[in-house]
Amino acid sequence: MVKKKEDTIAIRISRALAERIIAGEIDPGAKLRQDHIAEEFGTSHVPVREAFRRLEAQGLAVSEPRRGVRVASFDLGEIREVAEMRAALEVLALRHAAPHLTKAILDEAEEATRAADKSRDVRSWEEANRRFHRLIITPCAMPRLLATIDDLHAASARFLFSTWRTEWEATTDHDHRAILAALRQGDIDNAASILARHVQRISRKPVKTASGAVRESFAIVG
Amino acid sequence: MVKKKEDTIAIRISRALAERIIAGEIDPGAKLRQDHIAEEFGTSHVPVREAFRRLEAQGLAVSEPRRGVRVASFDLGEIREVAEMRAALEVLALRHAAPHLTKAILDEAEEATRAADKSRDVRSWEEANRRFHRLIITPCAMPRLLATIDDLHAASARFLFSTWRTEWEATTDHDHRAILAALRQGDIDNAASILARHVQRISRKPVKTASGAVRESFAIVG
DNA sequence: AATCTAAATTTTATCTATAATTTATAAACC
DNA sequence: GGTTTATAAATTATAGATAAAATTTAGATT
Repeated sequence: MVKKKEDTIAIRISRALAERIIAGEIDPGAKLRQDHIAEEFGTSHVPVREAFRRLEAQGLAVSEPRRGVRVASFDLGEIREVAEMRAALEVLALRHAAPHLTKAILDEAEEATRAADKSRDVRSWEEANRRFHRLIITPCAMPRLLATIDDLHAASARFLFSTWRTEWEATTDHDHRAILAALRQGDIDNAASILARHVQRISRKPVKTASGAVRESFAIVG
Repeated sequence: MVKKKEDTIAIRISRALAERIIAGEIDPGAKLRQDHIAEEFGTSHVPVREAFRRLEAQGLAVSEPRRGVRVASFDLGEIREVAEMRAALEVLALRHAAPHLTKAILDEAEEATRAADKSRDVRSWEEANRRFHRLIITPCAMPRLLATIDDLHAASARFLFSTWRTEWEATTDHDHRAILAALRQGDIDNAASILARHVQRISRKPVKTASGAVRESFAIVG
């Protein structure tokens, strides 16, 4: 969380708010009041409004003219949507990245997989998982595609944290290893098809709501 | 071009600028100066800055902190990128939309194809073409996916107008008809694969530059 | 003539103040 | 009691002023 000196206040605020929304510190549907946020950050509300526009673009907030901005809410349908978009776009990125993947990159991706497997909490698992996915697709050198995928990963992380806010059980990620094995053999089709299935894997877990009732919660775990 | 009363000034400005950028009225790389634009629209620069953030999100402008905003420039690589992203995402959308496509929708799409074929200028061809694509995928009911595709269509239109600014020769769109035929037969796989090839068709045309030299210009024509 | 430096100008980013709208509250009415 | 209707409070959106950077211009120096 480096706050570069060159960054504008609006950018810093949007990053800070994005983190909170992803971490689930602000509930879906909650109102974001520009004056309150401005006061908290010790600024005027003008840069706050610009930060809102950035969050909107990432799909983390929704805004209605003159009626304010609220944290984007989500349901199972949107989780599926994000999973399918990720599958389509990450496969596309992987196919372009594959010819440029080096042994060094694949080794680093394997290291990320090990880090994910031994993570004791969701946050570090998510970080390692994202590192894996990013490593194998970045060499595609398609900036617009990568930016879109980044936003989808932010949404995924949000779903994940909302479901596994506290507890997390370590598992061995067989998919990641299978993808790496296929890539090492040069079998791109196989790697792509495992990846597609992998990011569409949606896991469910019973979660207690504030009222004491138990509902099913869902998240992308790939 | 309805300017809804409910819309905020920032939204109106971003729409107006987006149109100009897509139409090629402002050159790629040109600086967008907030005070000048504010003066032109008779406002202060605060809503102009918000409009800039929206354009940035659509990929129509790029901004560097404290150094201003400029119209996004593009090259053949980015055109290919947009084409491939469209192929991946429109196919995904079509697969989800297909079960909900009615005869009425397909008839309307066929009408859009006819309108495209008899268009005498790029603008109306683009409008009809976009209508076709939108009609067959909208029933997927995946708002995030559709929003992303819309931004890609805006980019496509920009490439198109930059190449065929003036002249345009009417052609018969066999792909659209083949897609509709496949959909009417319920052959979704076939429709999807024609669509994927269709939106990746990039056409080239020699274009005279300001200095008198002739360069090749490219655009997505699907 | 080319290049470096310093002042002048332009432009971006932010703040404070104000207008316009929406939301919340309370009184009046059926 | 519940529903309107007015009034007050909070909130969003914009304007105008100011500070901070970047860019340009002009002059000095080599």
